[in-house]
Amino acid sequence: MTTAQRGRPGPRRTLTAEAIVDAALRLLDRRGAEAVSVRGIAAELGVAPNALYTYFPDKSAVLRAVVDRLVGEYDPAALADPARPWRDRLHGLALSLRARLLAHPGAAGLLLGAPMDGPRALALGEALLELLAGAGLDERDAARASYLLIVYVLGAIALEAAELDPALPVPPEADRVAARRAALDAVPEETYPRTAAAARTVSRYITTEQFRWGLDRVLDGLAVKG
Amino acid sequence: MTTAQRGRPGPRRTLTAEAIVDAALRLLDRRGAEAVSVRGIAAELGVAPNALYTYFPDKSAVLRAVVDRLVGEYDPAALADPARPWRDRLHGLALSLRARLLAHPGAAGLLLGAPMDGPRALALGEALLELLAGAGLDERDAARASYLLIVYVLGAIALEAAELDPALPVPPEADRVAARRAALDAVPEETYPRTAAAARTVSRYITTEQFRWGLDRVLDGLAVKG
DNA sequence: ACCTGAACACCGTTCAAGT
DNA sequence: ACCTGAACACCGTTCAAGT
Repeated sequence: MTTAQRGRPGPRRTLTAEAIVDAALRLLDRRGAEAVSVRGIAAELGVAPNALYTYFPDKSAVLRAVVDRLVGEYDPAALADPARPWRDRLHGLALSLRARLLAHPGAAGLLLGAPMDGPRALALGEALLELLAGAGLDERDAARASYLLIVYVLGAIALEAAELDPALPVPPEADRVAARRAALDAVPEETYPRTAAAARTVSRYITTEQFRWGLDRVLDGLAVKG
Repeated sequence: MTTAQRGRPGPRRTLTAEAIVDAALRLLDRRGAEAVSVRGIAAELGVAPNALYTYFPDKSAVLRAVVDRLVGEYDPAALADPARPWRDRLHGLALSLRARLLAHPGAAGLLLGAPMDGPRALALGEALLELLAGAGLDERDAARASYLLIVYVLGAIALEAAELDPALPVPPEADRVAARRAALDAVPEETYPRTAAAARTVSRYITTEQFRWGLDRVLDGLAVKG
């Protein structure tokens, strides 16, 4: 599109879709998901609320654009290096996606709320399919495997993000583990003995290590190809 | 709405937490997530909006109770039968959970939005841990495996629900497949060749079969135990 | 084409009051 | 204890108008 607004007097051109997404993400990080209102974004940009409707049809389109922006923030180097084994590259992709999304817990909560059909989400899916094809999977298996991997990675991120306060900076991993263990400790032992026991045994629950472990189980399952 | 205008003047006792969750779920099914307002639920119950605050501290607590109600709707028989192999029982659990949650797409969208700490979610986690222990996993592996399974099952359900119109009855699977394929067909082939190709090869994308396939890959990975 | 002010039809939540 | 009416401080979106 990008209508070249040559020297004409007319409109002001103070906004761009990009700037709106930026402002929404800033608000999301600073004050959490429910602070992200059309009016709040507009105030952040110093414009009237309805100015946004020139660039997006409605609020949910803004939120989808925010998600797409973040989904595009994986490390491309993780995919490109042909010297690395395919499992390593998938690890790199998944871990960089998780790291970048968990840095914005408010946005991570939006991940599975709407279909991801933005350009960056499509590019990610395409890259994933290419990687799996390179790993030797045929078209059908690659499609299935990519869907499974997306489910795992996004599900894990969303589940982790749900436990974070979206208005606070993400606490260090040790604190998150401690919080999780405290929550498990609070579970009544008579009613849920095994759940309560998990507080004692699982020392690294909901962490990078659990994420990697799960990813490896999924990749093992894919290699087996049953 | 059965207003119990019974004799005594005192408190009316026209509501229960249960009735509020019922009303919220009805609204969710009929008109989608964004129609579920405190005022809407109250109107559904024939009561003033602020009456709900006697039973729930805020709106999000009502929504969490709705999610917990649905999470409790798995088939207990799927778990109980000791004659069935453990993989079969896990399949039964996952499939019944998926079927029941996808019947309420509006609610499924709330699944990963908040931590699931309701009593039914705890009971489900406990049942899952028990099942995995029965399958021979030690405490640590059972905890990790249960987390992985929860991520997969809830992630898959949420991702599927995101593509459904929450205000409409869930369409038959064939229609959902057709819609998915049409979406893939619309992807520009020059930019995303492999994604576009998926429209031709994946005939059962996003269906019960894909769900089962993914579940089997995950279970394969767990059996391998890396 | 792009932005504004004003308005419409809503929200969630609080509070004092009635029973 | 339970529910109400009224009010507060918000929403998303639309519309006519100005440039």
